[in-house]
Amino acid sequence: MDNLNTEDKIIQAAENEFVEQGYSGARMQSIANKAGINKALLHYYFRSKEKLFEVIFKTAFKLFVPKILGIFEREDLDFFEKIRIFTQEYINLIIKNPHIPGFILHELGTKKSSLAAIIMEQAINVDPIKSQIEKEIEKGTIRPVMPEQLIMNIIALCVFPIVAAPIGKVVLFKGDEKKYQDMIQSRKDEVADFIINSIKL
Amino acid sequence: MDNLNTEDKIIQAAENEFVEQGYSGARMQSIANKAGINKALLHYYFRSKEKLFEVIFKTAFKLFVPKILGIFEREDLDFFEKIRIFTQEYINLIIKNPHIPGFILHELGTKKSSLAAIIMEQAINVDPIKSQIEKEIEKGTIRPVMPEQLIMNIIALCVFPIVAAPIGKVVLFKGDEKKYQDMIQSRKDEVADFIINSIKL
DNA sequence: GTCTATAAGGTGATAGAC
DNA sequence: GTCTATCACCTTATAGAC
Repeated sequence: MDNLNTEDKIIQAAENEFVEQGYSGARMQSIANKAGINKALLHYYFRSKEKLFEVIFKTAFKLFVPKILGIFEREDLDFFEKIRIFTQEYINLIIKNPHIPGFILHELGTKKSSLAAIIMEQAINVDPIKSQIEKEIEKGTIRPVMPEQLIMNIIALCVFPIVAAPIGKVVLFKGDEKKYQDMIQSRKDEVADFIINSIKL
Repeated sequence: MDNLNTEDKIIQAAENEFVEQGYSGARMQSIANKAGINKALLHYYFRSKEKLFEVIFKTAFKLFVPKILGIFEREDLDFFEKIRIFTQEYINLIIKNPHIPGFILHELGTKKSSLAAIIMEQAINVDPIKSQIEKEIEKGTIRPVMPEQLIMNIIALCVFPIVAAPIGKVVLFKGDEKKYQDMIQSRKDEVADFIINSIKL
C-alpha cells in the first residue's frame, strides 16, 4: 500500500471509500486521508469527485460482469460442467470482493443516468449463452426453460447471498458470522447442484 | 396525496426520498418540497434526519421480512404448494415495491451499526421453516439439502432480479423495459417451478 | 507534484414570529 | 402547527506558494 505511486494510492483509497459509503456518502477528505495525501491533490489527479467515481465504478463493473463469457465458450466442457465451473469461480470472485456487487447495484439504482453509458460501453453479449441453452433443450439434456430466466437464476443464486449477508446472517444464523461464512463457502457446490438438479433431464 | 395530514405527507415524501437516494443522498429540503411544506416542519415532527430515517427504514423492513412466516404455518397445504404460494405472493409484493429491497440491503451494508437493533427487534424466527424442510427430507418428498441453503435460494430467486433490474434489463434484453417486465411477471411461476424441480424426489 | 489556505455554496438544525 | 430567517458546520473545488 505504501510502495504505490500517488495515483494508485488514490484509486485504492477511493475504491475503498466509494464501495463502503456509496457515492453520496463518500468524502473527498476521507479518501485523501486513506491515501495519505491532501484533498487538493485529489483534484489535481482527478478533476472532480464525479470523475474519480466514474473511474472506480468502471473498474468495479469490468471486474464483475464479463467474467460470464469465457467459460461458456469452452468446447471441452459439457453444459453441466460449464455451470459448475462458472458458479464456483464466480462465487470465489464475489467472496474476494464481497462489497462490489452491492455497490454496483446501488449506484445503478440511484445515479442511473450518468452510469448507463458505462454499462453500454462494456457491452456484454449473452447471445452465445442463450443459444447454447436452446441447443441443450433441443438435444433433450435439459428441460425447456426460458434462457433469460435460467441465466437470471444462476446469477441470483451466486450474488444475492453475499449482497444480503448482513440480514442473512441474523435471520438464518442468529448473527453467527462464522456459520454464515461456512454457508457461503459451501454454496460453491450447492448452487451448481441446485441448478443442475432443476434442469437436468 | 393531498388529503393526508402533515405527518403522513412527510412520511410518504421521506420514504420516496430515502428509498430513491439512500440515507446520505437524501436531502431534508427535498423531502420538504415533496411534502409541500418547509424544512422547519420536518424537524418539528421528527427531531432529526436520523430519527426520520429510522421510522422509514423500520416500516420498509417490516413490510418485507416477516411475510415469510405466515404461509409456511398453514396446515392445509403441502410443502410444494407452500413454496408456490410464497414465491408468487412475495414476488407480487416486490413488484409493488420494487425499490425497497435494494434500499434495505444498501442501508444495512453501510449504516449497519445503528440499524442492527431494528433487525433484532423484528426477530424473525425461521426455525419452523427449517424443521419443516428437515421433516420433508425425512419423509423422502425432497432430496437432502441444508435448510438454510434452500431458504436462501428461494429468497434470492425472488428478490435479486428486481434489485438487479437496471443491469439485467441491459444485459438480457438490450435495454427493452417491457421485455424485462414480462420476464419478471413470468417469474411468479418460473421460480416455483425451478425450485420444485430441483428438490422434488 | 504537493502543500496550505480559502472560497463558494450546501446541509441539518434551531430561534422566534404568527 | 406552520412559517421565515439564520446559525454553525461541512463539502467540493480552486488559488497560489514551494
